[in-house]
Amino acid sequence: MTDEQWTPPVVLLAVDLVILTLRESRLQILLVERGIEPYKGALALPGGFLQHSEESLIAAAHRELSEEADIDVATLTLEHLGVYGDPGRDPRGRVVSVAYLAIAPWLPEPTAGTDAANAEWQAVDRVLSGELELAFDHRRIVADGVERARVKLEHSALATAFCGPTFTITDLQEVYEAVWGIRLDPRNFYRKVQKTDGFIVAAGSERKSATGRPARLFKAGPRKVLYPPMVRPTELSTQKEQQ
Amino acid sequence: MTDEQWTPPVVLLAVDLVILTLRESRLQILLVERGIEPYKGALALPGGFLQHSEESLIAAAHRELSEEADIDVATLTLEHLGVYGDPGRDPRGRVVSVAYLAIAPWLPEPTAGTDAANAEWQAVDRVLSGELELAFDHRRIVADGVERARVKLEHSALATAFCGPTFTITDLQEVYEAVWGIRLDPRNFYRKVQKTDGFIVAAGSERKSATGRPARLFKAGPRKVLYPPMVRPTELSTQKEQQ
DNA sequence: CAAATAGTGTCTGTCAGACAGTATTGA
DNA sequence: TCAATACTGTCTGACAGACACTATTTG
Repeated sequence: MTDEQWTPPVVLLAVDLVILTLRESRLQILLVERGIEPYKGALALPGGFLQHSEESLIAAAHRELSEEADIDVATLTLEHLGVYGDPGRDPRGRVVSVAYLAIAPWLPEPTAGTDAANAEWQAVDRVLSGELELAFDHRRIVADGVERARVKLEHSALATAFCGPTFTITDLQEVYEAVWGIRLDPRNFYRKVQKTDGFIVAAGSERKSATGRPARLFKAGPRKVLYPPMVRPTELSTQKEQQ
Repeated sequence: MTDEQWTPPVVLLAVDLVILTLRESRLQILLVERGIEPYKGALALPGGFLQHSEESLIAAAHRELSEEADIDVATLTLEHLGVYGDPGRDPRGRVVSVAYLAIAPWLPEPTAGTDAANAEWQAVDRVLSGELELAFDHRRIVADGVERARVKLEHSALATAFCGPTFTITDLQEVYEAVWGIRLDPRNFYRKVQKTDGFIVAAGSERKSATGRPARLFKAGPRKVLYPPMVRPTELSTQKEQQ
């Protein structure tokens, strides 16, 4: 805190949303086509400025989500992801953006005739690889969000949030495979997930597949923090050194 | 984004700093006594407003750190901790605060005759227990920072940052015990830390204690991300008795 | 010698990876 | 019957917790 004569700098506060879902066994992200400058016509994360002084950050995030993507807010849990506030990241001035992450089992196609008409799902791979260009520093935000999701999958029951209300163990395995980007042994996965107490509970019925033995259905259990965690095999070979 | 006539709300952007260190085998945090209203005279985290529009958040954090605590910035690594921006958290208006976390091996007493004269170290326990009252929502920020430090201790070589340039394995164990708030078996800790490749390397000399066999000295190894991680014992990991 | 701290060896239970084998369906 | 998917049993190696034991110092 400095002296009384000093006046604070003008800062614009925005929220950006990383909305992930699983479609066609691939991790996908919700993007919008920008309708105004800067970066008009480019793809970007849903988001926007805080609307008024009394609006909380999370409320702004929820508002943008329903405005731009026509998504039922109640079904999603938004989690703080990070702050992106470097000077120069936005040509309109000093914009500090707070990013939120949400993960959902299933989300509808963008609805024509609404603000969300220009929203679309894209495979996360295409963003991370650079095949799709994003406005501002949004690619970096996406990368942070995906890494967060991968870590959360290990230590929380998040994976069930990607599934519907009931699911088979194979469904759940496909979530891990899609988010982690690797293949898992179905037999070992089956045992592991069954013995992680409170992770999933039997739903009592079965689902027939096109061919083969019907699979038992499960639903999400009460446990939100997994012990022991689901370990991501890629860590075994990771020799990265970073701070 | 809304129409062109709309003007963005005024938001004040601040940084707050959670500076942790180990003193007398206890986890301690740097606090300052506020010199101005609101909460004049109360204890608070070091921090303050962004000074001008072109100042980056991390630069503001570094500036506050040197102004308020007279700490050499180069020795510390600041890490983004979170954003605290609820309306009403500051009576002066809408203040959004970005919190940073730093962890240091050893830090000097606050220097008299500087801006840092009213800075002081306090045991984290006393803050978390509510014995010490903090201004604003700073107790919550401290809790988040301590939990972050505990998790980082598991997966990174952070613990060596709490020690001096060389240390014994018992020194390192005391770091884990202080931050995690639990006791560890010294024999198992010894083996575990030795076989985590790249975590610590022998420094070649020994340190005599008041009594007992001298201990070998080590220094931080090249590895920053630990595999396998140091696992924090959980109440859930208690050994099951025979059925 | 005792007391104290440093460091080693080893048993045991748990668990992940590998993979052979069994169960149940539709065609 | 076969093909496909769902599930079970079991071996093995790695590792954490427990703890007896040895090593080296001061007093």
